[in-house]
Amino acid sequence: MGFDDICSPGLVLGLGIPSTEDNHKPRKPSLKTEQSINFEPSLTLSLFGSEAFDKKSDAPPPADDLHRQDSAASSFSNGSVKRERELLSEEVEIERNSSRVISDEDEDGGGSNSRKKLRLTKAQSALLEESFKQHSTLNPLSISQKQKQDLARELNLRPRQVEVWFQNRRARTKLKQTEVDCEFLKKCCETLTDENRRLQKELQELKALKLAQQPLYMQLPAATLTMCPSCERVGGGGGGGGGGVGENASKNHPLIAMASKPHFFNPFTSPSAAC
DNA sequence: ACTGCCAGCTGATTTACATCA
DNA sequence: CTTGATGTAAATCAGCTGGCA
Repeated sequence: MGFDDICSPGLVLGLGIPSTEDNHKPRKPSLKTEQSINFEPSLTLSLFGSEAFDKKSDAPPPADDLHRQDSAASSFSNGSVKRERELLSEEVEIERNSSRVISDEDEDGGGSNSRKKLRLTKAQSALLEESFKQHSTLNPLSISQKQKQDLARELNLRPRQVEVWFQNRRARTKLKQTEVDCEFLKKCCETLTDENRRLQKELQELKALKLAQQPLYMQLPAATLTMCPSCERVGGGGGGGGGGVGENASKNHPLIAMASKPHFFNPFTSPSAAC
């Protein structure tokens, strides 16, 4: 039993890339289909044959829901007072933004250079969100620029700002998803550890039980009972101590050395309730 | 009620890399 | 094979805001 046997439990661990294909060619923008565009960045851990955590197949909710909660909890979170204030200031903001767009286009970030922070209005955010839900990547195959420009026009923003918004949105969605997945993996790890402990204990008990049922002479360690076919004598004895089973014996006779084998526990080869 | 600090959010920039014509 | 254009991810910066002592 090699390391691989222990460590190839049938777990699939993927980060940000759909699990099956294209793992070696993570990005291929121009070949993206609508389908490939729509996947949410994710880190997955699942057992082969298990559909319990197949994010690719039934993934949509987490990232979007997360974001909705996220944005609801951050940008628009603080109750009616804030909302009222936002509503009041929204129109002002729109005017501010649009005038900024015009002046920005004049001199592309130049002038006084006091990097004023643009704040998207609720309406702008909503429209961007809507668009993001449809395709988290502006489709580069055909209408990237057009899409961008249409959106920008609709939002009264510069195309570059739309582009940046999408970039940031993707990055932060991914980050969020990674955090969620990390939590999940931690829980998985804890569960597996617990189960491992439980099974180890069970094994010990079974061993003890088996030992108790054997006649006395059979209760000697297996290695000490190995019989040499040539001299027809039972080998071993005098091992003394846990690790000594093979040591002394094997010095005298090669056959005896292989008698005892460590019992590795592999939580993944047997059905597990962990995940 | 006001103030200063801090953490989190988010728009923007920079850099590196991949892909394609 | 090389090169320029284009698009994206990742890292980072920096302004803004809300919560809290």
